[in-house]
Order: sequence, then structure tokens, then C-alpha cells
Amino acid sequence: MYKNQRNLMSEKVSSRKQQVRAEDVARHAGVSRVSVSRTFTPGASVSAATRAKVLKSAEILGYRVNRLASSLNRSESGIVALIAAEIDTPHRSAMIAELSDKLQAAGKVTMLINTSGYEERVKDALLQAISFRTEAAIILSGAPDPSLADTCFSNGMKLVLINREEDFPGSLQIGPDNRAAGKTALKALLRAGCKRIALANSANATWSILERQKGFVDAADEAGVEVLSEVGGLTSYQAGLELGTALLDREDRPDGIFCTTDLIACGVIDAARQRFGLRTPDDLSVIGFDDIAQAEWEGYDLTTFAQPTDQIIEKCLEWCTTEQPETETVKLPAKFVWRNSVQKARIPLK
Amino acid sequence: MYKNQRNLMSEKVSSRKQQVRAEDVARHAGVSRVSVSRTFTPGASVSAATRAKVLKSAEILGYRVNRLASSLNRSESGIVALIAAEIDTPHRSAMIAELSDKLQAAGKVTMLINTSGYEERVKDALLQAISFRTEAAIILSGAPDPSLADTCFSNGMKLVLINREEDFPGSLQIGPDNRAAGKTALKALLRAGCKRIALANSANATWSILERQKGFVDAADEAGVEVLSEVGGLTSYQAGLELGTALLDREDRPDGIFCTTDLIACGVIDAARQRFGLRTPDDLSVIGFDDIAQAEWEGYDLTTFAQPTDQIIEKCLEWCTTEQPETETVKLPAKFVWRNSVQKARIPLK
DNA sequence: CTGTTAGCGCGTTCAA
DNA sequence: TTGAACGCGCTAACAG
Repeated sequence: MYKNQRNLMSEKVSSRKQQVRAEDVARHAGVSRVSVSRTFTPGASVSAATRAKVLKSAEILGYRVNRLASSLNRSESGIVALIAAEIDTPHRSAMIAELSDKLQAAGKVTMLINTSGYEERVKDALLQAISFRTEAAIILSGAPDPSLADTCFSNGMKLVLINREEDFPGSLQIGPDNRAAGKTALKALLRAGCKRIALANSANATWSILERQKGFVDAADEAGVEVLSEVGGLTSYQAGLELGTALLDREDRPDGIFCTTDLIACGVIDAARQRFGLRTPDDLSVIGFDDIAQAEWEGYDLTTFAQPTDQIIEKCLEWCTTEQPETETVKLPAKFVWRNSVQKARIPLK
Repeated sequence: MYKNQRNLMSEKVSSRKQQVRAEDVARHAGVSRVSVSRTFTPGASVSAATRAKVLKSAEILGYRVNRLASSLNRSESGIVALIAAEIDTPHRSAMIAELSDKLQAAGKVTMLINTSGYEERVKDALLQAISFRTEAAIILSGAPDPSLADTCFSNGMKLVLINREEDFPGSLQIGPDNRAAGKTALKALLRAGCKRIALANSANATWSILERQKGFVDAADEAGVEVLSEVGGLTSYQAGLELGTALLDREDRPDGIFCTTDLIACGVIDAARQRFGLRTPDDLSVIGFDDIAQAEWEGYDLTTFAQPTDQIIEKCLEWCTTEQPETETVKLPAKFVWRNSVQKARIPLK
């Protein structure tokens, strides 16, 4: 007999993991198992008396609804996958902190999938999300394999790509307007009176970072300004140090540098200060991107662009809870944050 | 009739979310549903021929085993909960990055629960973990309600407390030996020839941070050294700025400061440099704790203690995969990382 | 408002 | 090796 196997076996002998079930609570409370279920289902009709009995018994037995089982039944897992690499990076971790917080507030549960390492992991991550019948997957880094689009869609899984534009039907693609920011950065350096303008970028820049670079370079072309371009290393503080050192070592030393990320900018500022004895903004103007916590630190006081994090997340959640959303691309303006790493002339740009 | 409802209803009319099931694959491959299940169960016996057919059909239909369902059946969810606050903080995010990476490598899935905000959320987080029949919960910040111990235990959920000692039966309590580190810090400052020694700590320090403080102060008492103690603010860079300013403003300005975290240390160093024109290590020796990425930045070059992260995580995973682990408390030595924020005398301490 | 019944998708027996 | 039957814990639908 299967039916009573569990109850017949001694607890210690059982190989199955024990847990308190609705049936246990029902027995304890002297009601039917369904009444227990109803007590924990918002909007279900149970009399106050039964409800009270159930709650009391549940409390005593330490009962919690098994969401694995209820998800299976209602085909709504309540889980949202966050797929990201380098999650210990300032901007990325801030994004994850905000996202997980807001997801919880919306009653969702977040499953974090770390894809640091090889690119292939993004595909695996997505497959894992599908396995868990995740309601949505929010991809913060890397590109998903388009061949998975159908599988996602046929499992009713929403997809959001942050900071990346990809041909992935049915997804929301959202991020800051990187090109516009690059353009603004150039204008700001020009207005600050910079004569020799440079760009510092990493060699393994992502799509969105390259967009910033393009915006900057294009604007320079339009303005007829030459850009000293230094590209190398990873997107990190260390790269910034090296890029800064290389730039400041030049005979035609730049006096205004746009760094595609704040981490790079911090490295550049430290290279200037520690290795060349130069100070921002007096000797050198520096602009970054992301507005990480360190940008505000007194040793950097970095003028930068704040990612429209709140708006991105708001739109994300709205989209994830929409029934059958259409493919959509959203570009939000990055806010220019004036601090004190750019020479005088604090003229607001537009 | 329930049985065929799903197939009878037009896909568009159905309110249930559609998904590819093992049964669909079985039909497509012309085998029984059980064969499909076996194909995806490691170690099950299926003939190569059936297996091939199943895999092909699964590929075509985009089938993925529903882990919600399989978890329910095998009562092993494969999910591990990570419960943490302030996950955008350097040390915390590094910890989460490492943990999630290693968990994945061990075949587990991580559920991230953000408890920033009010303390009560730790309890909710644990309840949520229980609901999802998480195999283990790793608590990185805050203290769980001991009343939940039974519920955790009766659901077979393992519990790990990192950096906190609490009366929570059945759990693993693990972290660095904070007292010993505090002691080492004092010795290092003395050997560096510091005459006026100070401590900078936040006003809302956690248990483990207070331990560092105690270790430092106790060692000072033993050595008969007076400690200028400045306590205030949150455990943050901003607090470090203020604490540093307060300390350096004193008439008996300290020449050696132990900061209970690296973030505070960075603030103190910036206060010294930006507000008083003092440099480390020439005018001031500073020691931190955590060895965050910024400690290595050239502008700080901070002497600090590295958390034994790898060992903590290793032990964590080992413990989580043990059948019925006993309550255990583990203290691991924090590694003293010499950089250049402490005056000369680089004498390794033991 | 309550209890009975059916089924969510899967893995695991048991008997062939 | 394969298929039939059962149950994991739960909720939705049905009937009273």
C-alpha cells in the first residue's frame, strides 16, 4: 500500500524528508484538508471559526504552505531569475540589491544565477530558469542564445535584457541612453575648457559601454575635435590605473578624460594623483559613468552619469507582470551628476 | 472530465499557462512517459535507442524537466537560500558572488533574500525559505528568530550563520576570529611605533564587528595602552569620514587608527588626506578589516585583514551537504594583509 | 461554508 | 528494459 506508507513507517527509518503537511494540520484542527488550504489562500471562503482553528494548529505544528507544490498546481511559481556576471562589482551589486528588494516588495522571489566565467553560462542560466518555471528572467550581463526564445516563450517566461540590445523576440530591452551620455560628456569637457581630450575604455567592453564610446567619439567628430583614445584591460579599476598612466605619460598629455565606467575613472584619478601628482579638477578633468558609491567618496568626487536604475526597475516589474507583453525597447536618459572632477564652468547642459 | 480538459481546450482559451510536459515528449517519441523521466534521471536504465528518441523529441519540443514537480516528488529542492542585508556593500557582495558561484558548482540553486530595512525581515526571509523547502539557509546578516529553529529542523532545513554567534540549535556558526584580529591590529600599530592609538567604529556595529573592537581594546588594556575611541554613524564610508575628522581634530591627534571595517578605514584615510592634508602611512597609520577591493586601490593601499572567505564557503557547503549535521561553531583566522597604510616596521606578526 | 474528487508534472515502485 | 499505477502536497472545481 502506498497510501499509508509514510504514516506506517517510523520517522527515523523513513528515507524521505519529513515535513508538516496540510493534512497534519487538518487532523490536528479537526477540519478537512481543504479548509487548511483555504485558510492560506487569499480570498477563499472559510468561516472565522475554522480559520482560527487552522491557524492555531498550524502555529503549533510549525506548518508552512509548500510553495513548490502550490506552484505546481497553479502554474505560477512566483520566482524571478536574475542572471548576472561580476555581481561583486559596485554598479552590478547595487542593481541587484535594488532589483531583489523591489521584487520582494512585489511578492516575488528572486533566484540569483551567477554567470561569471565563461559566456556559455548565460545559456545554462536560462535553461535553469526554465526548469524552475521562473515567471521572468532578467539578464544583467551577457547575451542569451536566441534559439532559446521559443522555449522561453512556450513556457510563458518573460525576458528582460538590461543594458543590451539583442534580437530576442518577446523581450523587453531596457537601459540608459548611452550614446546621448557620451555626447553630453564631450560637451561637458569642451565647456570646461579642455584642450586635449581623451577617452579611456576597456578592451572587453560590453555593448552598452561601446555605445557610450561611440556617442563620445561621434560628438567629437561633429565638433571637429580630436580624441586621444586609450583602450585596454578589463572593465575595472586596475584597467583605469593603467589607462590613466598611459594617457598621462604622453607628451601631449590630455587635460580632459571621459572614462566609460566609474571604476575606470577612479583608476585614472588615482593614477593622476598617486603616480603623477596631478589633481582633479585643477590639472585634469575626468568624467565617469554609473555613479557608483565610490564616485561620491571624497577622494574622487567624480562627475558622472547616474544610471536610471529606479525607472529601469519600475518598467521591468511592470513588464514582468503584464499578461503577454510585446517586444519593446526602452532607452532612458542617464542623469548627469555634477561633482568636482571637472574644471569649473558648471553650466548645466540642457 | 478533468483528465482531458487541457487537451480539449483551445490553447488560446485556456487560462492555465501551457508548458511542454514529459507526456508530450513521450507521445512525440512514441514511448511511455516513464521512459522520458528515466532519460533525464541520472543512473536510470533506458535503452540507448529509446534514450535517443526521447532526447530528439525533447529537443524539438523544447522540453525541460519541471524541477518544481520533481522537487515535490523527491523532496529535494536543490535550492539554497542566501539571506543578507546591504548586499551592495563591497564585502557583502563579494561574499554573495563567491557563495552563489560555489553553490552552482555544487549543483545547487541560490535564492537571494534581501533583508535590508527592518530587522523583522530576517524572520520573514526564513519563513519564505521554509515555504520553498530550501535545503539550507545561509544567513549573512541579522539574527534569526530562535523560535523558528524547530520549524527549520522539522523541515530538514540546514542553517548557517555567518559572522554571528547566536543560540540557534542545529546550526553552523562560522566566521573569522574577530577578537584575535583586533589583538593583532593593536600589536601592529604598537610595532609601527604609534604613540596615540585610536579606534574608529560605527554606532550600529554588528556582533562580529564588536568582537574586533573588544579584541583591540582588551589587548590595549593588557599592554597598558590608552585607546582614543570614537564611535558613531553607520558602518559605512561616510561614517569613516566623520569618525576620522573627529579623531584628527583632537588636540591629542592619534597617529594610529584601527577601523573595524575597510569602508570606515577608507573614510578615515580620505578625511586625513582631503581635510587635513595628512598622508598614510607617513603622518598616520590605519588598519582596516575585510580586505575589500578598494583596500587595494592605489589611493588607499590599506593594511587590513582578509576574511577567510574561501574556507568559510568550503565549510558551509560541506556542512550543507551533510546528512544530519550537529550544531557547530567554527572560528577561522583572518589573514593579516600588509600593504602600505601602516608606518614602516613590516614585521610579520606570527 | 464545507467536504469530496480530480489533477498539476514528476519519480518510483511493482510486475511483466 | 519497459509500462502501469501510485503518490509527492497542494488548489480548483463540484456538489451539498
